[in-house]
Amino acid sequence: MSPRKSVAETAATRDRIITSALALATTEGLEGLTIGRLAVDLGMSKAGVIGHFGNKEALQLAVLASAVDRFRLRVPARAVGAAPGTQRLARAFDEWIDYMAEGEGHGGCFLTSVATEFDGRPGPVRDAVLEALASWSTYVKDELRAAVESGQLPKDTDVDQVIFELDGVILAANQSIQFHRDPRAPARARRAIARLLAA
Amino acid sequence: MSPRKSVAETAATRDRIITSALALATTEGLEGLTIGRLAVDLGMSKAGVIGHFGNKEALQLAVLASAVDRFRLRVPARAVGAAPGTQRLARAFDEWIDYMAEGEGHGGCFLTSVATEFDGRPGPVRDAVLEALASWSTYVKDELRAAVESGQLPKDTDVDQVIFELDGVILAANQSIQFHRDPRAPARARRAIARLLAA
DNA sequence: CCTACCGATCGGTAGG
DNA sequence: CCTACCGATCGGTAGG
Repeated sequence: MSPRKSVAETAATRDRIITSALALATTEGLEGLTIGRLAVDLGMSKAGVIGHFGNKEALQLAVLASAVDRFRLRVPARAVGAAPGTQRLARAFDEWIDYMAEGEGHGGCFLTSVATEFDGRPGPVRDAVLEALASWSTYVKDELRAAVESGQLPKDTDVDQVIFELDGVILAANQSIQFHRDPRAPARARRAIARLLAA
Repeated sequence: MSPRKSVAETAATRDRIITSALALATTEGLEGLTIGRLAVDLGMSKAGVIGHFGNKEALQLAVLASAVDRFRLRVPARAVGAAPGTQRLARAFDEWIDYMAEGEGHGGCFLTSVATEFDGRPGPVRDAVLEALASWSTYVKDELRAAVESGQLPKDTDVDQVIFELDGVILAANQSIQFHRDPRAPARARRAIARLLAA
């Protein structure tokens, strides 16, 4: 009377699907991701794949949530040891740049791609991207405020302007790495970040 | 014995198709663009639409070429009157920011989207995007060099670094406008550009 | 987790 | 520029 698969096995399969889907969505986009292609890649039936999620949109949301989790574990989590303010931010951006340079289609770049892909498509996926980006902005804003309060940055710093420009550097790094495959991109990004975080 | 359509009428139809395709590709992506949907939007048959181009990839390339043309007519062409160097660049970026802020899915933003969409898909479309971006970079580089030579910018200016950061500002503006619909984005972008072009 | 199937749509062609 | 059609694939469901 035991079930065909244990709870742990089911969760492992779900993880395998998400990992494969994330890789596929990195090249094809989250909308270009298809259940049939995913099933072939995994050696499963379409019904077996989609059964874990219900429908394509739920799968998209699960892939996105997984990418956000990986990003948080890789970037902000590694910066917790640094002192609040500019040091913690410098560390976080450094980690992000490493993360982008390292793999082909890991988390951070993926979020950027999905933001572009869904900027004209209202719905739950767009909302989830918006929430992830807002969460990152809040993180940066809190650290910038701490930097201003502790005197690391001038009192009259336009925090939102700095966030805007930091964001631009990340987007430029992403494009340089993903599209142009320019090996000098990480160094350029680090230089720009350093200047924005200098007093 | 006269043909069913004159050469001029055929060209006009082709233009209508491209305009409609550009609008569709702005929300759906250049790959998400479908001949069937386009035919419905235009009140034509699928064969009537695709007959003008041959196949979908040729249509994608035509849409891209059209977007690049519009961009050139709108941005660099309007800056020719300004003095070479920082003034011309300031004017060009100003026009670009206006262009982004103005419409929903006009040229400049479109190029950025397509660059993201095709960063993992080698082929003629990616090559065409690469060429368009390279052409813009060359334009900026020439003006920056002129600015350095004429003393508008310091002799030790790292021109490629400035290009990288200018690119970041445009990408941040694009994301702020297209995704976040933030009305403060143009002002933020102009401020960042002004700082990068100041001696 | 599978097989077998559904209606809809895909890109594209033949022929006029 | 149209009608009529092709094989392939889409997301998803029924039933086990």
